Amino acid sequence: MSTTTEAENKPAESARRQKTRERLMDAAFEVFSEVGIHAATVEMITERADFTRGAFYSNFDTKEELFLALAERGNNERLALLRGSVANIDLIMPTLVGSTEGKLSATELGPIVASFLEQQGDNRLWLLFQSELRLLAMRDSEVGKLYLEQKNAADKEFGSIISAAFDAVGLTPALNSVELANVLMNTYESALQEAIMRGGNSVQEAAHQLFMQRLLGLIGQLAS
Amino acid sequence: MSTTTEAENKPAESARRQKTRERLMDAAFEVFSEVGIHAATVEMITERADFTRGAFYSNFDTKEELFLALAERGNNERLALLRGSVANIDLIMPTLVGSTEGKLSATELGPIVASFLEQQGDNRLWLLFQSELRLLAMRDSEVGKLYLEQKNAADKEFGSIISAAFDAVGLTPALNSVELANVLMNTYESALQEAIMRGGNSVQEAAHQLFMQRLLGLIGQLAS
DNA sequence: TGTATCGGATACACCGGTGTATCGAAAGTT
DNA sequence: AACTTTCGATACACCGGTGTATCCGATACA
Repeated sequence: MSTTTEAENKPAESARRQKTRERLMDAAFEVFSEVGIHAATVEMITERADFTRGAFYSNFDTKEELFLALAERGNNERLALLRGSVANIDLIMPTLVGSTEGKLSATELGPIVASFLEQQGDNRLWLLFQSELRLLAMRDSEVGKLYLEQKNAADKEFGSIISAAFDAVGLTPALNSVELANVLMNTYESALQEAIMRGGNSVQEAAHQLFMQRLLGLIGQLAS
Repeated sequence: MSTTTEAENKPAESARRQKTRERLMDAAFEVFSEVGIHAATVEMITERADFTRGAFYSNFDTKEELFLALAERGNNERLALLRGSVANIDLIMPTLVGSTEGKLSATELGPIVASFLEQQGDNRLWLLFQSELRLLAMRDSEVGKLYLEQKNAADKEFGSIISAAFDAVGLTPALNSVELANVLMNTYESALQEAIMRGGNSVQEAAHQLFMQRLLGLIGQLAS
């Protein structure tokens, strides 16, 4: 009766089913990112996953449900990544910083911050998806609540990482860590946006360039 | 034959037609903002403007065309507003600052910055529309190019205003004005976003609170 | 290996939105 | 005031996407 019992007795959901769900979600993430929730059709999704619409309706009730499931999954992955890096932080930090002993100038902090913000797989698709989600969150208060919770968690996590990084480098940020995280995230997103719009082959690199340029200006000011 | 001739002979476009175009655009702005480009139907728009679909197809070819026309109009209005304030800047500045003589602390700068960012009509609808446009701009390189041009112009305009404001208060920002404008815009938008998601009756005020709170932290760091 | 169940494919009826072709009324012209 | 033109309303044919009802093959289990 209880969910735990059920999860133990049966394989929760036949491995097969779980696999197709996974494939559908992967496909959906791409499609949603590329064309948006509304323009996306169930068929586009199933087609990309090499299924027919039958598979979809067997696994999900509505497109929106799938979208939300995706939002949650994405957030979890993202959080896990951050948590992973916070675990390795003293491993990463010396590597990036290493050579120079003693206090480090703001210049060395840039790459560290960037490395955390750029660690997702395809940032381009991710930003598109995220933007779509945000829009939905602004229009639907239910989704809005969810979004804010997720964002808050992410900001806190990222904030603590960044604080640690500042610390390791001998700088002390003046803003509290969550707001600091916010500012940095915003500048990164805005750089990525611009890079996407400019087009060209390597969006990732272009975004990196833009971001670093702005970041270095900021960092000098964000800490003392 | 030439457009100027045509514009002089006929009233360019019968005043009547122009009026319905205007009404359609006003309605479209609301609808697009509320439900997004894709979810918006031609009928929703015409209905809100008290027309039938006939009117629409007589004035525009596609929904997208209308959307882009709207984007341009919005940007122009916004620029005009900014230009207007830059004209009045020495009129506004003393009013806001007035009382205290000599150098002003960062605290006094907050309301000034805020006043410029909050001068649009309905910021809520505006942000929604803007987000929609941005998304489109990331997906369609044509639109992207246009968007970047507009944004650049706006940033420059806003940047010069802000620089002047910092100046008037006796602070000198360390970032160049365009990047400064960017950071401030981003923080404002992010505050507005959050306020929208939180819901409640007065989104504008909530956004203002959030923004000021973050802004004050920032300003101290953005200038010396 | 035979049988039951599960999961995805296929087929179909339905609906909402689009765009066009036609019409009629109001505004402009002489 | 007749007549012409312009503009928006109405009607219709069409299409794409949805969701459901049914079917069939694969997988699991005895």
